[in-house]
Amino acid sequence: MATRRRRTSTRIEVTEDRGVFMISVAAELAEMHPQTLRMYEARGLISPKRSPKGTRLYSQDDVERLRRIQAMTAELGMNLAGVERVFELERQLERMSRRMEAAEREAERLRAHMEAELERMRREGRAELVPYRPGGLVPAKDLKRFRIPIDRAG
Amino acid sequence: MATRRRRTSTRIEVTEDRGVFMISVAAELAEMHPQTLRMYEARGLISPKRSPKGTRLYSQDDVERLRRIQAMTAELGMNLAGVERVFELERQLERMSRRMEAAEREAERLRAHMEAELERMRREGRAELVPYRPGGLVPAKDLKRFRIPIDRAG
DNA sequence: TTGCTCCTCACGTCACGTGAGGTGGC
DNA sequence: TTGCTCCTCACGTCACGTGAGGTGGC
Repeated sequence: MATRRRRTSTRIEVTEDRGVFMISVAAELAEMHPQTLRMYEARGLISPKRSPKGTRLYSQDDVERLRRIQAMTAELGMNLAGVERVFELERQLERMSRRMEAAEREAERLRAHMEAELERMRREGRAELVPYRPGGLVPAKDLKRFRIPIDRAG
Repeated sequence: MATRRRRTSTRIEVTEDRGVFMISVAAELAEMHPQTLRMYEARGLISPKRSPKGTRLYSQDDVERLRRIQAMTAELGMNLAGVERVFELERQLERMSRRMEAAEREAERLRAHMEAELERMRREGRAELVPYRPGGLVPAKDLKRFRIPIDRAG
């Protein structure tokens, strides 16, 4: 879970994974029957926090998740087994997407270094491959430790 | 659908998307009731070819798809709405995965060119950035048209 | 005729949602 | 006491699978 923060007026700071809603409130926010929320928990689809007395406490993220389940079951007509599987696949997509973004950032950095180095060599009229930091060239042998994807962007 | 080919002994060449099985055979291969196959078609989950007389003809790919549906419904307990959604997400994953592979291949190509060019400059003792093809350097201004992701590969 | 195909209709089963019913602590 | 919480049990509904029943062409 993320730890994004949100300020409500100037008084209270609430992280979105903090349990704040009791079941009746969470159910209303998600437009579900409270009993349905208990059922989803029994199925392992949602895991609200508990107060010391045992009362379920749902977070913003929990409510968001409930709404996503609601969309899949009510609008698409999916059953809970399908919802579970979709959550798994979405995690995969998320992970892959993040890898791709990280790769693109890293590549842009390297590309800039290479460009800078070529520019330097052009200027100096002499090709030296001494380490040059920061922002220097990576020695060719180390380069082999990278796989460098390129994406023609527009 | 792919157009992979398979040779059976030396006589017949069958593409995997060619309709070859009538419904009773396809149903047996997929371990399903024939009526279930008709139902899936009505739901748009599968689209077998038809003979001129109207008889359904299922391909290898169709049977494979039926087996995947069977796994999702029988083993995971998913309903058909969930199966549809999972197919969509898997298409997305597939596409993203292909993009990633293509990007990595393209990057490796560029990396090799850059390395070769650096080597050339080092050897000639002089930095020239004249176009040098094939396998030559991309002029810096054109380079900006690329986004070059890097992935630290083990 | 037999065994397949096509189709539609109907029924049994099961998952899911929800209500009831009884408990306990602010 | 009221209104919430907790829990379990049970019922209604609906999707799905499958069987029946009737047709038609190798």
